[in-house]
Amino acid sequence: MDKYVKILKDNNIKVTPQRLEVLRYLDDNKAHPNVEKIYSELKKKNPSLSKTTVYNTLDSLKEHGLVQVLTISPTESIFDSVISPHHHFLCKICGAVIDIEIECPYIEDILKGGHRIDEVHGYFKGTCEECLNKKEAQ
Amino acid sequence: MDKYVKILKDNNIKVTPQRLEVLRYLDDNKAHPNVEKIYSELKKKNPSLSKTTVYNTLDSLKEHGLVQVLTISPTESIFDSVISPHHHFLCKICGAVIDIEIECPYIEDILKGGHRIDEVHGYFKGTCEECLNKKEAQ
DNA sequence: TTATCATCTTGTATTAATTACAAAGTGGTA
DNA sequence: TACCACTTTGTAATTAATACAAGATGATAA
Repeated sequence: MDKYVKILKDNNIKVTPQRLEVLRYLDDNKAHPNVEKIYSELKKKNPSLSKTTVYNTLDSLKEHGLVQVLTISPTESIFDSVISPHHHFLCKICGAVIDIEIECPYIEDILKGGHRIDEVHGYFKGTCEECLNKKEAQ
Repeated sequence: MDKYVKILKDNNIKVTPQRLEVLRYLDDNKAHPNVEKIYSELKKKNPSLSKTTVYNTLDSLKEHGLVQVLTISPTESIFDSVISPHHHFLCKICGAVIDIEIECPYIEDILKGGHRIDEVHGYFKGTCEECLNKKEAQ
């Protein structure tokens, strides 16, 4: 059985071509796409694709814990199919979102508190190495 | 000299009644308001206040490091006049944003990396204690 | 104190991400 | 193969945020 068909079936999500394509896209593209990017790329192969379908599919995947939704950008949601705990850096110049491979060491302490924690997000914002170099070159 | 007048002058921000009121509101209200909340509260005393002015003022304060802008909510920016490093919890049921008094221990390591870090955000999302209790009571 | 000018405030219009919704289409099951 | 619930599509509506122009105001210098 196809890898992505299995993922959907294992999560009781009805299998449709659109969902398979979104899942495949996220798995193949770890560069933290936004909805517009996912939509415009998939529309190339399937011109009748609706943006609403992309939103609906991403909602389903999120509800089942198959994608993370990052709120690191103040203007749009960013999607990450890597579920393992890691943090992110946002370059405020070029907009790139870059993985930072660290994990919050306080999770155990916080889980002991009164709130129920479902998501942990570590965001760093600034200027990425590449943009710093470009600025120096000027 | 008034406390808020001094803050603005020290930061080379021209003193206006609107800016003083926004500054005072943020200092008096540590409950992490959004723009709508700040605007609607201040409009009570100053009915001619424009939302654009609130946006402009918050931008100035942010540029001068006098407020933090939190992107913990997927739909809107949240403002925090407490600049000291601390993290935040978002209740996905009631929308409350609650301070978590811990500080990222990795900052030194990350600052040694190639990117320039200007902001550090630690966000936890889930269900707050109060909403958990309400759910149990049902 | 007053004139001046740059800056600020206001209100409206616009942009852009997201959500709502209804009609047509499709996947899974009996 | 027929059925039904769910999905997809396209359009309309919502909402946060931004752009912009005209009028108002704060700081400075004469």
